[in-house]
Amino acid sequence: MIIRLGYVAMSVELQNASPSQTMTFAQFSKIKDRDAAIRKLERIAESNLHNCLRLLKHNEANQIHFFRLSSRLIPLANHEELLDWNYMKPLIEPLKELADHIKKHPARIDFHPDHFVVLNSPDKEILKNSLRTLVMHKALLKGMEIDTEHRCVLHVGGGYDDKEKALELFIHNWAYISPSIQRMIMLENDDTTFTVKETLYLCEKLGIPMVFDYHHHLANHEDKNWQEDWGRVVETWQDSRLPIKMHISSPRSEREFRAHADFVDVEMFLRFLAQIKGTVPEIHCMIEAKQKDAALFQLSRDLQGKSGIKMLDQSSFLME
DNA sequence: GCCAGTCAAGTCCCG
DNA sequence: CGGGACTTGACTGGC
Repeated sequence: MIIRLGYVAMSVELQNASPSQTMTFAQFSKIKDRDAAIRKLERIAESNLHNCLRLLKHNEANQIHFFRLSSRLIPLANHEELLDWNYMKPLIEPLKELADHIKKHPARIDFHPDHFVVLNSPDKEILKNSLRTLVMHKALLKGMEIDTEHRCVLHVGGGYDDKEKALELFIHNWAYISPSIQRMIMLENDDTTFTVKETLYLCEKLGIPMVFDYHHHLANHEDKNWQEDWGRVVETWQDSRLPIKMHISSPRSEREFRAHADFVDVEMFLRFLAQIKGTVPEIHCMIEAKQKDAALFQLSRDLQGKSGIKMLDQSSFLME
């Protein structure tokens, strides 16, 4: 079984390379010349994409081939007051640069739109805004010439005091979503509302790959035993061209259990791997730790020399 | 230079 | 029903 590690959005090693620089609407509104304000937004977005390229080069140099892009690349994209702004136009060139780099140095690259994207909302406006955000993600992927299939991880959404009804609402809304957007999506169990079993229910019914988050499962489950559902999780990836992926992180402390720790506990990770050994040929593990790429390097070092683990490169291992 | 507060977006919890 | 917490990183304003 091949294990590949990835990390999220930004580097703690690379200086001044934020892909999430921003401008708030309040700041935007303070600038009297609206065109000048929009040009400023565009410069920020271009700088964010430029930093993405630097991050991909950094990843390449360090043999990391799995990465989640920031979902805050374009400040105020999809804001109500800026719907007339064609934010993609000045980004064609920088996106092409990214496309060229990715073509030369293939890597699994995806997104995790943040929790304002809620597909099971009973409010039509919220659903509409969510879909607009997903359309933006699709345009970014297209610009980078990345196959859009299974590139956006989402949570199920709100519980609305009745989780069963909330799940049915997801199915109801799903029918209004275009097939190309549907195919971009993966669903993840969350740490407060929807458990592995509930997320699986949707994934199986709608043909969506499920991203298993082990930390979330420990924080939120009706049945702690995840092993009996693991086969079902694997099955949701049957029709995907991509290997199964999961999220891995450690609790910051017993008291702040849901918060993410700086690094990943290697012993916990190994215990997990031992239990899924042989169930899939390859698994991609997204490390969600405060120390970002430094946490990946740390885990990579910690894995070296463990029995049954063979290092293939900085971020890839073979488990025998 | 440091620290607290603010920010597009949504949901949940409390009073 | 209204307001604050939650959450994340970036950035601003006050000292």
